[in-house]
Amino acid sequence: MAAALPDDLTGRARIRQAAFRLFAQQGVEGTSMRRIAEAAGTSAALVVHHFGSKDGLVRAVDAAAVATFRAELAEVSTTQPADALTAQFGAVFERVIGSDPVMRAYLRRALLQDEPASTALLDEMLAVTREGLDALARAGGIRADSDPQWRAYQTLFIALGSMLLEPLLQRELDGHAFDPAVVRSRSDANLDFFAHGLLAP
Amino acid sequence: MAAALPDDLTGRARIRQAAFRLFAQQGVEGTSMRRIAEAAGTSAALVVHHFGSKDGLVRAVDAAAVATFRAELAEVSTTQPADALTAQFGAVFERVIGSDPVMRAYLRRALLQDEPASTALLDEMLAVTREGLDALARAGGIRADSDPQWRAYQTLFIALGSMLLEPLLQRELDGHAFDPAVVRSRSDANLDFFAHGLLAP
DNA sequence: GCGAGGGCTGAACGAGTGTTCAGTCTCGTA
DNA sequence: TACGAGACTGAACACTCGTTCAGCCCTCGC
Repeated sequence: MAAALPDDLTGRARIRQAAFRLFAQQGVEGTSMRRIAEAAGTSAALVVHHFGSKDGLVRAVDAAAVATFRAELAEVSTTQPADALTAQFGAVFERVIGSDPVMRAYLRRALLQDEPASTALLDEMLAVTREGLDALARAGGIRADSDPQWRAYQTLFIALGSMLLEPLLQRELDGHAFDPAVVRSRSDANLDFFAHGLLAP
Repeated sequence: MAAALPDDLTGRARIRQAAFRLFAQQGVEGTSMRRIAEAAGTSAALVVHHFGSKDGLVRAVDAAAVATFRAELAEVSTTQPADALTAQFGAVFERVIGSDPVMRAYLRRALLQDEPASTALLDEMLAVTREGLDALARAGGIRADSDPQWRAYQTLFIALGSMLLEPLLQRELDGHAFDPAVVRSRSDANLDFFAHGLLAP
């Protein structure tokens, strides 16, 4: 999302980028058009000129963010062994969201609100999780007496938890909640939890 | 939180109650003083008269909500067998948050946005979870090779997941995500996941 | 009876909001 | 060279925001 330097971008792209960052930091309602324009080095009137209204800007930023997230997820998924459980769930997801704090903050806010763009994304995540688990179940990799309805949610909660409650984690871990080593340690623990649960046999 | 009828309450209480509901539904920034006053059947000036400012009202509502939630949680916890895993974690929590949609919406916003009032509450939840798990571990109830650092987060993610992602659940379950039977089914599945994980041995 | 005090009000204030508008500048094309 | 399209601007508009203020009403203690 932040590949090109701000100077290289068109006004339209600079505005969308600035809005993405500000929306993630202080929410849509807490960000004014003038503040966005200032951050993008332009005027508020240009924002309207390009996006029609603040609502249009929100939709554009949503769409761009979702597209970026989807692309990142697809890229990491395909560069991993496709049949590994790791590649399908928690670890990959941790790696995707671990790489960009702004994207994490944006997703956290988007998922909380019931916006159309984030709604579709979340539905998609659930569907992918469900399909992966069902395929694994057909291959005999999943306990036969596990609940087919809830296991997808459980997997999703574990995978998304560190993002949804990032403020808590950062507080407890002195801001290192998404350092690579920490992410790896958490992914390992999640896979272990996923495989065996927590209770002694 | 909604025990007394609105007519029975003082203006101050009516305002706090209306603000609690509106903050839960549309967030603090999305709720104006005039809208709160209208819902409470008074004037915006009275809100300032009683709470000093909008920020003062937010603090008062936060404090009242956290106190209510703590009281509910304590009550349910003590009326359950204290040594049962059920009483300590997911099932009790599901029952507490399952009873009040407004409280769920309020907590969801508060927890995800890292507001001061919720910060203490979340830290407390994590501490209680950690203590419970550690006690269980000392009694030999937990797999020795589980990760002591992450198991508390995993438990918390599972317990809070259905509240944090309630919009997703409600969409998938046609608004019945917190019907008693559904809550029971989910709690059972969570306990099973907690005990054995998902993967086949 | 009376004054004090608290609950309560409508009107107004200044600041900030999203949006509109007339107009300038800078291009690529005819 | 002239022209038209699009990027871009500052000023202004109508509106909402949180807050202030002077003053009303009612109840209580003296």
